[in-house]
Amino acid sequence: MSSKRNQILNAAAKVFAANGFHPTTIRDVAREAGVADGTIYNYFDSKTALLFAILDRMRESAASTIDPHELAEMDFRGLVKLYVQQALFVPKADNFELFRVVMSEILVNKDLRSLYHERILQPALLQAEPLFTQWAEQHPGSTVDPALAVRALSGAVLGLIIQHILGDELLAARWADLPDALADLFIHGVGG
Amino acid sequence: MSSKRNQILNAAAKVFAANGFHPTTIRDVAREAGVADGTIYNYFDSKTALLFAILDRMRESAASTIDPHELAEMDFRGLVKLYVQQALFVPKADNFELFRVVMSEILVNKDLRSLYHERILQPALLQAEPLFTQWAEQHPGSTVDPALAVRALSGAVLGLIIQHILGDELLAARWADLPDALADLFIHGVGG
Amino acid sequence: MSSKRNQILNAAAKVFAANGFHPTTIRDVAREAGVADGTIYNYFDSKTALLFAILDRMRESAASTIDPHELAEMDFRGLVKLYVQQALFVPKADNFELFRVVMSEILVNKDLRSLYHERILQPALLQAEPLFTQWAEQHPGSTVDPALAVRALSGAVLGLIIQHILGDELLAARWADLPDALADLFIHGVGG
Amino acid sequence: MSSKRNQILNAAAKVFAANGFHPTTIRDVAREAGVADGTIYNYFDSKTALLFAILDRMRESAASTIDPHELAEMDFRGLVKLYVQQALFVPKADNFELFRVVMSEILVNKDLRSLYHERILQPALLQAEPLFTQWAEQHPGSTVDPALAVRALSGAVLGLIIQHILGDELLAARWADLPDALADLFIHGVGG
DNA sequence: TATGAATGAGCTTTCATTCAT
DNA sequence: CATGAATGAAAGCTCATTCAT
Repeated sequence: MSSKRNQILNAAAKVFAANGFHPTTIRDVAREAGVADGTIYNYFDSKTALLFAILDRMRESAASTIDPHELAEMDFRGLVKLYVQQALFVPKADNFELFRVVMSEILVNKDLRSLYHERILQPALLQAEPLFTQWAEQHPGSTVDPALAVRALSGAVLGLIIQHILGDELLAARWADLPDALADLFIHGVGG
Repeated sequence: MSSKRNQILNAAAKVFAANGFHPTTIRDVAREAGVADGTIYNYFDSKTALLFAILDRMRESAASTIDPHELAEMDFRGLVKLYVQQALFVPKADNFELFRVVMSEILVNKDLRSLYHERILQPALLQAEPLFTQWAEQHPGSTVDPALAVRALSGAVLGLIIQHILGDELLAARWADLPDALADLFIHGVGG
Repeated sequence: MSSKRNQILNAAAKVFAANGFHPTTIRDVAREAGVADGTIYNYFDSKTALLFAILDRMRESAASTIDPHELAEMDFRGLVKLYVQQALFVPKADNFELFRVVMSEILVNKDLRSLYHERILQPALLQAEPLFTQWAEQHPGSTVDPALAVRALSGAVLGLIIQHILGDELLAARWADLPDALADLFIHGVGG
Repeated sequence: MSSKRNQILNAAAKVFAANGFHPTTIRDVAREAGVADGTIYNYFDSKTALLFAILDRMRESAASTIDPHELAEMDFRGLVKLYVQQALFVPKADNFELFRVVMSEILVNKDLRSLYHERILQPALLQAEPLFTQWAEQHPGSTVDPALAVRALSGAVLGLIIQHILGDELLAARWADLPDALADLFIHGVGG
């Protein structure tokens, strides 16, 4: 059944988030899931496959959270803010613990990296880029290449999450202000 | 002698960058350094201590690259661009391989994380913040909190590096354009 | 199953007795037991735990060798002789090899020492002391404190075993005479 | 110089007694002695050689403590008591710590065992045996073989020390009573 | 399908000993 | 003689994975 697969996946996400990927043993996952060690291998090829599946589930949840209806009626600033909001608050659910662990492995595992890039990051960029191009066309004053602008925005979001993880207390305190601040900054700059 | 310490550290940086931290064995480091396994422990307490030392050397090189004379004569845009340039190109020396491996461990090792935050990130933010505050005072139109603005900028830089590592080909192709693009974007926004 | 645990324990006792505790590797034990190295750790926490288990088995066998029925019908000399006999001949089964190795570790390992004292020596003393006290009350001429007398007797037995281990050839030749000789000596002294 | 040899030997005895033989490293000994690691090997062939030398020094001190003049004027009981006293109190100087560690190694190291037997135990037995034989001839009622009697006595002393080491609190409390008690017990028995 | 005992490769670290200085 | 850096073999233990039941 798929329910047991999910049961195992939930357990894996929980213990990976709590203890990290490498320190966590298959036995830890099995205990948490309430199954035997061997059972895990009936649903997943390897310990790493668990991580792939977790990443895949992240993709699904990331994709599904945005309601197409709302999007259509939003202005550019609203879209930027919404994107920032989604990106900053969805992985915050467990205080970035799972994100932290998964990102650590992504940086070091080539296949995981490809998966993340092709399935999550790239699609997000491709989806957003037309909006920026369109915006650029409507604002001829802007000299910044839309392709770089999108990446700067997604990079800022990613980098802010990492800085939060690293322990920046000001970010922790002001997290809720970021969507607006980032949207303003991105559209108007600091001025000058 | 300190030369042997450096010899070991260089070897460690090389093989860590090539194979990752965990997959690399002490024997790999020793072979690369041309010393016996045990010799490494005459200079470092543990395998992890090697990583700490590598991070510390990163800190030193990061701190030493900026010339105070140049800084004094620069305008705000020049400073922003210089910062971006430094941050984007210094770790690019080995195509981010070492940065990638170290960052992976940082995300997962609390002590390493603290070291990075306290010795590298925090000092950089504290150094830059006054410039942004001063700039904000001179440009009353700006509504963005300087503290968040600095973090957005450093976050963008960090996030762009990671997106590059993840395999974004457009970033790889346009890397040289980023300092100017980011400086413009940061100061003027995409317009609107 | 508990049979595999015993299989490992027997193997450990054998190779420890033959080669000593420290010189014996886990691999030696595993080979002798016909299992993989890791299997040992499914049954015992550590190499030292093997020694604890061996000592515990000694305790069991020491406790079980005495038949309560016989005891009730014996006179004091018979009891003393029986005790001496048990103590001198039970560990002689493998020519004191295992006793030698275990005692060596006992002297140096605090936990093992406590275990031996609390589970083997102390109980034996507590069991014997009443007999000596009773005997002392029936023989008012005796000036020796029963508590010291028991310890002198058990000490003599222990010391004789060690002297045998050390290589005293006369003891080796006359081992069979000891129970009687010691019983006589203990009750009547050398005379005077 | 022989003074440095002694300096090293004292250091070794101290740290061996404190930490045990195997847990103690050559570096520990060197630090305690205030010399370099390598220096130790100018005076001793190996770590084990240190233990041999320590045992040899024990032999010297054991042999030198008895004053021949006193001996000649003593009666049998006095001699027995003196022997017990010497044997029980000389190694108590450091609460048996060194004795404990050395005895542990003796049990496990064949050469050390031979040395102890041939140089310490055997000579003591050979020295004492004539006295017992003579005593036996003067007391025809005694049925105990003098050779076994000496060994029972030395065994009792050895065994009592070990029982003390094992943690017998009654022995610790009554240690001072042992010479008299043991002498009485040995000569008269518990009565009957 | 579920189990969990068995596997055994693999790794970090220690430390007695050597020897060039 | 003294030094102490260098050596490198050696070993306990872990854990992902397998497979007979």
